[in-house]
Amino acid sequence: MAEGGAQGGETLLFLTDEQLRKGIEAMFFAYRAFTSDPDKILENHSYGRAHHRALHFINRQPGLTVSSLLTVLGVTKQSLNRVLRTLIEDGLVQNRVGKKDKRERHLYLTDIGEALERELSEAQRNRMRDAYRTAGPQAVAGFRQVLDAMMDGELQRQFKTIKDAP
Amino acid sequence: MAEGGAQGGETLLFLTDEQLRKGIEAMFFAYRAFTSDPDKILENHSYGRAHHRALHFINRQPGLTVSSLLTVLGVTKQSLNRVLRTLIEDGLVQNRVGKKDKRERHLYLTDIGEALERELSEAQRNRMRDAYRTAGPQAVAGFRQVLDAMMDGELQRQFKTIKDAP
DNA sequence: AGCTTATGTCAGTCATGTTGACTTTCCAAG
DNA sequence: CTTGGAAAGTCAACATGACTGACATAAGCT
Repeated sequence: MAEGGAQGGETLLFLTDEQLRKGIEAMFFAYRAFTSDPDKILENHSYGRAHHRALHFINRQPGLTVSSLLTVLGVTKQSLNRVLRTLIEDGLVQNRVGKKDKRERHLYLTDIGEALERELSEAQRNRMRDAYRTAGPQAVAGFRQVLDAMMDGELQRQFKTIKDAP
Repeated sequence: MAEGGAQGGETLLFLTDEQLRKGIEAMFFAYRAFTSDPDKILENHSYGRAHHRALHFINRQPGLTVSSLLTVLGVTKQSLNRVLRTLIEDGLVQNRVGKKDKRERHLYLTDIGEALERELSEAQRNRMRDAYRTAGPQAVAGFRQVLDAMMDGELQRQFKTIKDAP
């Protein structure tokens, strides 16, 4: 530690308002960049970001129910339904009646659904990979730690469910 | 280094598709949490996220011109204008004619504009501070490195302008 | 049989983005 | 000094993706 001053064992300069504001701006700009590549692709298919999100989570958890997807996405069923309906009509998503509980609908990607999901996520992973490679493994670990800490308890629980999904 | 295998000096396990997908999801959930606190406050004032963004950047760079703000926000002038008009009408933002170039309008926050900006950014900074504190300075450095690397060249330049602003 | 849950739908509203066209004001170069 | 272009503002129309509220159907549960 090269700092003097009244702090404890570690310097707390990373907690100044100025540093926090810079972090806030970095989140804004990075998130915009992060969504820009899929957005370009989606335009060609006349879909929106909402479709991407649905495809993403159905791909992550094939067979998840509509209500689970609602919870994960944090939107109303009316909002999701519009998106889901077009995806099903266009044959990207399949809707199977639950075996145990026949009220439930389990969602799966079809082959063309998977193809689009792959195209979208590939663009996004490419950017993420470049960023990870540039920053290095140590930085990536920190990145993940901060993001995890940024979600409140509710979100962390949801996220964990997905992380641990089969 | 404890790893064997065919990688170079460092293990590349942090670049697997699975790790990248987890990073993508973390960005999604963290960003949603990140915007949730200001969003709640904005509801009470019948403003939206777009108003928050305008207030934020005007606060960061008092006197910036409309076209600079347009560039930073990356939206059309028609879209910004609707937001800016209400903010000016409501007396949160002031619009001064440029001294050198009278075509330009320089934007400033009024006292009540500053008050709202402070309220919004305080909520956001609180979350960011908690996350930073939880994760620690090392992690924060990594977080910033990854975010910076995630923006493309265009964005990094814009961001730098703001970082270096007086 | 009756209550609840899961899903789906219709209708209306709102916030925020877009494009295109046009005006006013003003700077700057010919 | 005129003219072309830049900065700002506005009107109109439209798309997306949120929201609320109301309602319908099917199926599970008590």
